[in-house]
Amino acid sequence: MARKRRPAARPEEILDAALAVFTEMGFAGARVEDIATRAGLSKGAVYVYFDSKHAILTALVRRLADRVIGAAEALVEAGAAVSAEQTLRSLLGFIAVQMSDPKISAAPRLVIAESQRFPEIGAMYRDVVLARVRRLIARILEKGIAQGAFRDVAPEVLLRLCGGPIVAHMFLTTVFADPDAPGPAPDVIAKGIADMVLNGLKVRQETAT
Amino acid sequence: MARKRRPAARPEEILDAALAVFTEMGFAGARVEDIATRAGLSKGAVYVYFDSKHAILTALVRRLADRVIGAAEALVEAGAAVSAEQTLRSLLGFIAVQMSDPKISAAPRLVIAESQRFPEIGAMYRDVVLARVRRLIARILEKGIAQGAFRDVAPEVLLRLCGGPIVAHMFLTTVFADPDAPGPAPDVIAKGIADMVLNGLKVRQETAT
DNA sequence: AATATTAATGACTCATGGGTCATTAATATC
DNA sequence: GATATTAATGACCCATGAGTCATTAATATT
Repeated sequence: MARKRRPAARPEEILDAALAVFTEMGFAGARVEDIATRAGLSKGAVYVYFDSKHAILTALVRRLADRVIGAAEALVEAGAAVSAEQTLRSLLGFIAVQMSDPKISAAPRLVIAESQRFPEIGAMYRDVVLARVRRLIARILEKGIAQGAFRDVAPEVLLRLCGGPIVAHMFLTTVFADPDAPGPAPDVIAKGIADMVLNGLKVRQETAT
Repeated sequence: MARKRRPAARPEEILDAALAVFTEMGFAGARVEDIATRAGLSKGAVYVYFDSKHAILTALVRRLADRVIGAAEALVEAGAAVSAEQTLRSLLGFIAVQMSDPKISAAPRLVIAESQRFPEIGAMYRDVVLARVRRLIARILEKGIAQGAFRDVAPEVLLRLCGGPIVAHMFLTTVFADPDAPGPAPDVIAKGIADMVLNGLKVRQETAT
């Protein structure tokens, strides 16, 4: 076989290939050789760069999550000027749109699937990703309460109320997708969720601040 | 080996054993022999009652989901007399408590984990379980709107807003549980979620119906 | 008691795929 | 151009575990 020597580029290429293969076949269904072939390498070469199949998964999840969370943090940072409500709306919209991309939602899906067998990966996701999400939510909430715009709810509740619907939407459009009944577009859902998170379900006389 | 012949009881026993083993090791990590041993049988006997490892999983998920959904339907049925808000609160509380039991949340977790490789199981869950949840939510919503108590939101949005936080809570207390920082109790979370789903996050002058 | 039926066994087959390593080919160094 | 270094190969090993099936033991039937 023809050989190329480009060590610097390899890890990224392998992770790209791994994302594609994992997304198609799931972690258990993916063969390391599939990943290697897709990356234009032999199986042995993969083991030059990663210790095990799981090390590939871990690195992949880290990379995927880091990108999205980094962007989300920048977005909240940039929202320092505007109202807490507006920041929360943009954040929800951003995450909802991101998570509607199967290439990106693959990360949490893989983590959830594999953490049964390998709890470390669940712990890693919690410490690396969820901790940062918690911080974002807490910051927006504090600001909103300080401004008198938000009720004083527990951050853990708000985390579940904001993250949950997005995760639910992600599952409903990937794992539980019905080819015959396509669901609503992500931005429509994002707006619907944001409206409800902010205004609630009950009918009221509009006398908000 | 000593042998007992009790064909009628076997399938249930195998499913009980399968739940325990799947919960501990995940689907891929579980061996059919583990399940057999736990059920007090040999591996061969399992194949008398189930065609494959996957058939066991499918039957198990069906059974688990059916119980919970059946109870939820009864609860909504019983709530015909009370207000839509009250029915929604009971339903959220019931599901949240149920889903905080790892033996029960194992069903959706397994489905999500395996449907990457075996899309049929995702489709089954959608058609058998989620369809019924959709119907419950739609019924409560219609009633609430008819009574003038609820805003006229899309059922798909309400489904995500009610189901999502519960699912999120379930993941946060199973897959992403932090042994050092135990989360809030399920009923506390359920109430917090219900309050927010109904009232929203924004501060308002209380002038509700 | 003899015979038929079927629940249950457990040793077996066989495909699979993760991981290894001696070898080879491409680059770097002198 | 010779030598050293290391990226990459691919044949190989080996544990694993799903599923099979001839056999055996427990009940049912006569």
